[in-house]
Amino acid sequence: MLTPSKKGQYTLRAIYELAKRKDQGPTKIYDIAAAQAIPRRFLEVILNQLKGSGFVASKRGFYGGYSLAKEPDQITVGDVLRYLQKDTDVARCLACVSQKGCPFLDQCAFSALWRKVRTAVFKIYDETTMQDLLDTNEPVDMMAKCRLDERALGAKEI
Amino acid sequence: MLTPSKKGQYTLRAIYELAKRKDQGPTKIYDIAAAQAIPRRFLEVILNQLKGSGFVASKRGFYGGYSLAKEPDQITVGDVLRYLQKDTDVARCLACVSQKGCPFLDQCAFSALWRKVRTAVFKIYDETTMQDLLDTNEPVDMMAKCRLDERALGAKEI
DNA sequence: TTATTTCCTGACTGATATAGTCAAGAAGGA
DNA sequence: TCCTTCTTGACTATATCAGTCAGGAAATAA
Repeated sequence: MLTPSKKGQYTLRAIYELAKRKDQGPTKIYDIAAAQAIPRRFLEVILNQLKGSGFVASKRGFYGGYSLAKEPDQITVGDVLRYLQKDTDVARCLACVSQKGCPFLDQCAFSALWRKVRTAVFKIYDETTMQDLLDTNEPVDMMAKCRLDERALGAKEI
Repeated sequence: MLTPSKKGQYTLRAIYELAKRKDQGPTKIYDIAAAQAIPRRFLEVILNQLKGSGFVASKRGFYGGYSLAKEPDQITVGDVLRYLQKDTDVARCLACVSQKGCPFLDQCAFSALWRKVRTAVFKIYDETTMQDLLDTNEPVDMMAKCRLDERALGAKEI
């Protein structure tokens, strides 16, 4: 799981969106979903799983929604991905790319390679904060949003 | 597909095994399968797909089998993985980890990040030749083989 | 020539993980 | 009281991946 699944990417996008709106009070699930092109129902599940993470806070009712619980420069991509992985990592070779039951245990010819890759990838993830993503992307976000709105017109339900 | 699927790993292992036996004439599928703990029937499929790759050569009949068609230091992990990917990469954002149909096209906040990761990973893959794998792993291979043989006793069919 | 051994090929099946949906309820505000 | 929003868990769909099978073709041996 070095490369995030769709769910992982939705999670990152959702947090990114909250970072972008961090001074605007709670954001509704619907709005996050629309802004980041995430299926709304699915996003409900995702945000729910983020409960104990400390990245986000929620509030119910009329003025409810989600908001960021930390400063954007205090959340790295690595933090988020690690949180998502936390339950799925049982009884497997830490180096191996394969999920479980490696017949070579830690002696496989490739284990050093996988370890190297893993390290390199997480180094990048750990060096990237939400603030970094905001900084490098501010100028083009408007364009992205336009294109998104166009698409939203043809969509059934978000 | 930055991290190889099981099939991708089997492929690498098979080539690795051939590299190890490169001076012993053709090796039978069965023997490769046994040595590397790969399901035999599946390995047939895999080796078949390696046909046009130039990594391996095959020969039928009594003294038949597979052999390496290049020197081990002329085959990198990157070469192999790229060969396997060659047909699966249609119409998707080159940077994105997600499979297809990104609504953000090339403007997504994460695209630079994914690109970075992709580059870092393939740098490692491209720097690793089969010879490297042989060199770093020679001493422990015997042990791995022992453990494998133990397991083979309990196996139905290899 | 015949038998045996091996690779060759494509179609088929099954498992598993991922993606996504739904419905009913609880809390907060108007 | 009513409406809006999050909450929760169970449910379903789908796609990819992993693996199997059967029958044929080439190479060698006898």
